[in-house]
Amino acid sequence: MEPSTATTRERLLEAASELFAHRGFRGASARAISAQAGANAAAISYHFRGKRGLYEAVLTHAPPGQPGCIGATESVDRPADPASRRLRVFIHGWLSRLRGNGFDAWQAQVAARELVEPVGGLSHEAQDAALRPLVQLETLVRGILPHASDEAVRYSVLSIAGQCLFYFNCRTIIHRLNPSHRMAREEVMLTADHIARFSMAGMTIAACQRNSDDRGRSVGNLR
Amino acid sequence: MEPSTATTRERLLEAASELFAHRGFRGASARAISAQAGANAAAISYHFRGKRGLYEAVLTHAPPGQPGCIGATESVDRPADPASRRLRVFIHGWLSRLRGNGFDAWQAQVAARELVEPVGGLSHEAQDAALRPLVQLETLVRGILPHASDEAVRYSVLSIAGQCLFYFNCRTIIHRLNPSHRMAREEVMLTADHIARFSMAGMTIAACQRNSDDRGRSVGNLR
Amino acid sequence: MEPSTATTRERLLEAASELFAHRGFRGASARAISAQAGANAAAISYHFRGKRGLYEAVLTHAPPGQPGCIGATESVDRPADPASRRLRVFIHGWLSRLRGNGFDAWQAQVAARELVEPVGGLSHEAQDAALRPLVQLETLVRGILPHASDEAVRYSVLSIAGQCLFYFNCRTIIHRLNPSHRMAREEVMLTADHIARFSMAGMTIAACQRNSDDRGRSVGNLR
Amino acid sequence: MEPSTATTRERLLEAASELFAHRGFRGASARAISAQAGANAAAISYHFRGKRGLYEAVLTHAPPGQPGCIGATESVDRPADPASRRLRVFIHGWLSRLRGNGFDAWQAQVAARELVEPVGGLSHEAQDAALRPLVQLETLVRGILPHASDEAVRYSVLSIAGQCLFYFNCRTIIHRLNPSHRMAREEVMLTADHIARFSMAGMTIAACQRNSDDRGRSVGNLR
DNA sequence: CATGAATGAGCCTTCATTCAT
DNA sequence: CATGAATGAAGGCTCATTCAT
Repeated sequence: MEPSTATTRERLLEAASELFAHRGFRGASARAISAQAGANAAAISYHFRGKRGLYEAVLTHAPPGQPGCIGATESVDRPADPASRRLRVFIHGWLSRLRGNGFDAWQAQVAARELVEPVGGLSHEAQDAALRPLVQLETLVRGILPHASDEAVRYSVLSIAGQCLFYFNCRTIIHRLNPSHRMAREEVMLTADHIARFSMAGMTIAACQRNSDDRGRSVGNLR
Repeated sequence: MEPSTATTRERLLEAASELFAHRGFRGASARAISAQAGANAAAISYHFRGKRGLYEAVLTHAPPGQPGCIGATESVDRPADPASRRLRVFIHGWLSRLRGNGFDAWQAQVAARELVEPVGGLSHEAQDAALRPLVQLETLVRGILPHASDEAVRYSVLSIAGQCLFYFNCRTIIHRLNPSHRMAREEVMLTADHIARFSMAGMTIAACQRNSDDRGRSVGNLR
Repeated sequence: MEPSTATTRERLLEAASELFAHRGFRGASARAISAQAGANAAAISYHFRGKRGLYEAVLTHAPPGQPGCIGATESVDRPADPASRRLRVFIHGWLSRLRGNGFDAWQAQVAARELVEPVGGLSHEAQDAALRPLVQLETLVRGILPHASDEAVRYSVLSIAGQCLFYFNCRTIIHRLNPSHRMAREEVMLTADHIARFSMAGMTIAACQRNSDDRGRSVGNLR
Repeated sequence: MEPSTATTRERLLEAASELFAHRGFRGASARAISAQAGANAAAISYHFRGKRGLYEAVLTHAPPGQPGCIGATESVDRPADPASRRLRVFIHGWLSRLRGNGFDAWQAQVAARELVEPVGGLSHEAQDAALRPLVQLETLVRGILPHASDEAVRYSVLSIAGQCLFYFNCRTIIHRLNPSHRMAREEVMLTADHIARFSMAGMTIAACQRNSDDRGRSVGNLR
């Protein structure tokens, strides 16, 4: 419990990001956070006006010297690369954070949880921070499908995000499905490759089919 | 609702499935469940040996006269249909349950939450029940990719499941991304179509690429 | 901390009435009340839905077998006695409660505090219970001044109530003003006599003057 | 408000007097006071050795250039006026402060609260400051009843003070008793008139009766 | 002279569970 | 079978104060 060198505020942010990432908003008690930070429980209310304020701060905090935030990768802004490659880099970056350790990773994991199970009453800033990866994905997908409808782009964005976010939680699941499987260090890269390839094919092919489809009939045929 | 028609046990199961589906395991308090069931709070401990037992019961409960359980659809067992169509039917069925009401739907939603955020210490039976949709998906995908490696199949299963589960939670997200969007009644069918098309393309094309790829190089190039 | 013979609910009411009377709503902590009642702190929330509910229950509780409540004395309902005597009896009864011990007395003291420093958000029932002594006083004064205006009656009611309530708090004050003074057992009767005599004279004489007065001038002369 | 015009000490006094007057000692938090004063929370401990010291300072503070304090009015010191008129002027002055705004008014209101619900452990100086209005009243009443016993004078003092203090709190009460009543601007003067008239009659007549009464019998008859 | 930071104590409430009836 | 009563644990928060700067 040595206060170490960092500010209490910073230690609280660090501890909170880790515990929020691992246990969720409700599961991480303010007492546990302050204990892990080596601080008094009241310090959370003092510095962040309560547990929710701390949660928002974790979502919106940009470490000093780092330009972007949660899902920030340069890939989005380097249009020189081919679109498919930029998508793969983005996915790999996101997946790395969703599986990694350290403040950036935990922050991304908190944002991922926030997407799936939102905590009520957050500031718009915090909500936007959680949505940032999706917005960036939208830009990337729009670059890949320049002529697609907004709806088609949105569908693809959700498909890609769904895969990435699910892989965030799939450690447990894979282990249950195949207990003999050992999660390798390079697993993240293989997974990113898979999602990128899978999604590139899905987007491009499906977009063609969608355009030439008689949508009503296919839906009607379902039953 | 009607405190006399069904036994207390059944009313507790019904109320619990709904509240667990809507608010999750932690968010649904035992008091709220017993209140909604018109029963005493102690009834939960009495009938199910505690809140966790009730949760497990919701996951493993098979309504009388109904053969299967959570993800049970006939599509898996009717190999006459083309594989792609069976996949589409399965996805549509799952999505319908993830968006619907009634015990079956709530049960599926509880299972979905359990996949994404597992409650610790469940019985193997309950865990298996939550995993059933993934197992069924595995059978379907194996039918679509007869010659693929187990790993490739597992990847595809997770990709499809990720999309479906994310669409379960995406009402809020879509609304935030595009506040003007109104969720239509037929949305589920369109979404199922999209996921099926997207995933069929992803699976088939990606499988080819994966086979012919120099995997190491592509991963190495990533950084 | 023996639970004695009374219900936990009753013991809580008893302890709460005493502590609320002595320390006020804020000053009496829920912990202290439950401790004095020999009960668990959570029992308050269980039986009364929180501290405020307990406070309301103290105000509105009518002990079994007792017809009226807080300021209930028979004097109001026995129009056979001369009005002045009924007033004296009422004042004496009220003062006795404001100075005494036991549930009835503490209840009256809580109501007195509630008049002077209201606790926000109480039910109408509780508010009415606190006001009951004033309403009864109004009836008595109306009997004494049958032809006076409503305003004159209200003024007199407040004057009498003001005296009684202030005597409730004046133990400390008298002691400070005249430290040698010993508060005798018969003090309450003497005080009631004084207030009754003082107020009877004030009401009757002042009412005459008020009627024959040029009110505007007297007020104008004030400055 | 203007953080530079007055010293921090003075701004704290001003803010504290207002908040103590409106919310009482417990209800006014040190944070709220320092915030309203535009000062740091620690300033209270620094300047006044804690919240209680600030409270004492509010009670004992005499604004520079002003001779008297809380209940100070010239009426007490001008024996030329008839006693009844001096009483009326005193009552009006007190009531005006108990209903008004500004430091003097808030100070009087704090003193009034202190009479009704004393804060423990105050210095003698502060206690005396709160009692000053009663002492002044005693002088006035002694002038009106030159031959009465000390006890009779004290009784009358408490009766008058009780009325005045209760009118301080009666805004809420009157509103509850008679919701249609609108508190007029001139209400204070009318009320002062009433209390003065009521009390003059009470004092003079009651004093006669008291002298000629068989006290024991009347008290004995009470039950 | 003033402040931001930090603290320990205390507050009220909710929760899942247990027990006697 | 079912229930009302009761409980201990934990949770988030506010408060007045202290301390180093």
